[in-house]
Amino acid sequence: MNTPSFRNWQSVQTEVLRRIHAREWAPGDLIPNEVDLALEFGCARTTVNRALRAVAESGLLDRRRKAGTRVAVQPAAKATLTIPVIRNEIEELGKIYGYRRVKRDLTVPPVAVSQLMHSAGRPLLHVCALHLADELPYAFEDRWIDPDVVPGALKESFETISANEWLLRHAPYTHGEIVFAATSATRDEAAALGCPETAALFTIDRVTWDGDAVVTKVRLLFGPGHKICTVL
Amino acid sequence: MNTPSFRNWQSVQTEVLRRIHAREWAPGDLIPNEVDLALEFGCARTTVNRALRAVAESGLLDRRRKAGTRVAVQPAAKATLTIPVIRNEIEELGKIYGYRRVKRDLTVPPVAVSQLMHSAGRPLLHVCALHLADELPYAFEDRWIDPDVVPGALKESFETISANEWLLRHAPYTHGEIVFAATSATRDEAAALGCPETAALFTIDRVTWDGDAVVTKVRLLFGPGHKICTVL
DNA sequence: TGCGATTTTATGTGCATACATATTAATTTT
DNA sequence: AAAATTAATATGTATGCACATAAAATCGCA
Repeated sequence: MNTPSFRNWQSVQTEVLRRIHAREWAPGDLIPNEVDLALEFGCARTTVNRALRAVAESGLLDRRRKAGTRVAVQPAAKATLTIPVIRNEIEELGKIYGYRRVKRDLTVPPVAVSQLMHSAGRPLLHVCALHLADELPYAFEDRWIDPDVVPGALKESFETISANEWLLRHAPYTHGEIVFAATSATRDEAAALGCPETAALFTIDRVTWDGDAVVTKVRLLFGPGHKICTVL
Repeated sequence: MNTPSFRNWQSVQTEVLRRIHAREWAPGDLIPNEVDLALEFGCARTTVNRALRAVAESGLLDRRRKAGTRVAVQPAAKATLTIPVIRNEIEELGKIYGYRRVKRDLTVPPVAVSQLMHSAGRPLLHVCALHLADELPYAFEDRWIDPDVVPGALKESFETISANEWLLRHAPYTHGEIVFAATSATRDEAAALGCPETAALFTIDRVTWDGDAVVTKVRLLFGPGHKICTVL
């Protein structure tokens, strides 16, 4: 009945998680070191290491060299959100994706945007569009693109392909930033999304960089009722 | 000038990311296999594997046995949100954390809750509280706890310690679910948070399970202007 | 006693090797 | 020609070993 033999890192991970959840290893506890665990589980230290690393990545364990591994006291839940391209998001709901370009201008942006994108007085490409699910408004996209950083964008009308998808395919980038928030719909936004004014909208603000240069800044406004789910 | 020598997996990862971002390996492209890359980078296959695995986890690479590794066409951005305990969140902002319990009842919950928590007619512990940052309302917590699953909760008044923290320390759980959304403040919520009625509130709904049993269900309402940030 | 230098220790990582597994490609059989 | 079998191949992972690194614990000396 002994030696259940944990031969692969997944089963070690499962056992470690079990012990944590069952409070056999309580929050704050120092757990045995890798060598001892390897001995107990009957596998190599590498295998234990792999498992513990995985659990630590999920935030349930704190590991420090020499100090050892302990169960996190307040495991700041790490939720991994996958933010798909809107088309995919809609199609995965089993709905028909629709796209309508609302605006495409080369204009000098408001100060907040020009400051963020380091465009001092220079005109940027402003593209607004509506994403539809089964003909109904799903999300409103308000985007600024720097033509100096993405020259090809000037040749594109964005009438049939969303800037969302076009940029993914054509604009290199190095990193980005995402901000989630809730905002009240302005009159224009309410009109575009077909919802009452001051409705609570879920918004995603995203800035994408290529080195020092800001490639694009986009605000996505989702209609009332929109949810983003994830498991722990 | 050759052989920049990539001796550790992080530097291999950096180089791989560079190639992807620079479009040397374009979206959809099949990249060289691990053995070849190891040869090129002058390191062991294990090292390349570790690097590619890490990049694949971030969603930028698709890997399949025998089929090889290719650059993701539409890299559904994976944003890892760390949702800290509210106290920590506030203290990390450099503000003073405050806590005020608003309610603690053992009552039969509304249908939606009783259904979710499988409590058919049975009373559950209902705890409402306000989290303050520098004396100002920061978030409103509306929580239901199943006393059959967490017996200890009945003895706790939650007057000085938030259910948030108490449960983390005392209630084992196996998994959970998080939903983000934007909702309009009801009159009560607006009053509690000190914001105008129908203000857009960022909400986090969380359900925590221990095996089949629902441990707790909580709704967190954040005041206007609340943001959740993450990098890509 | 106080404090800097040294040792100890647990994790972090690299490497060579072997084998496992999934999947495609090729080959043989029907 | 279609189906079933077999081979080839890229990734997945286990193992033993060595050494790196961070940080705690200890020692030594003033």
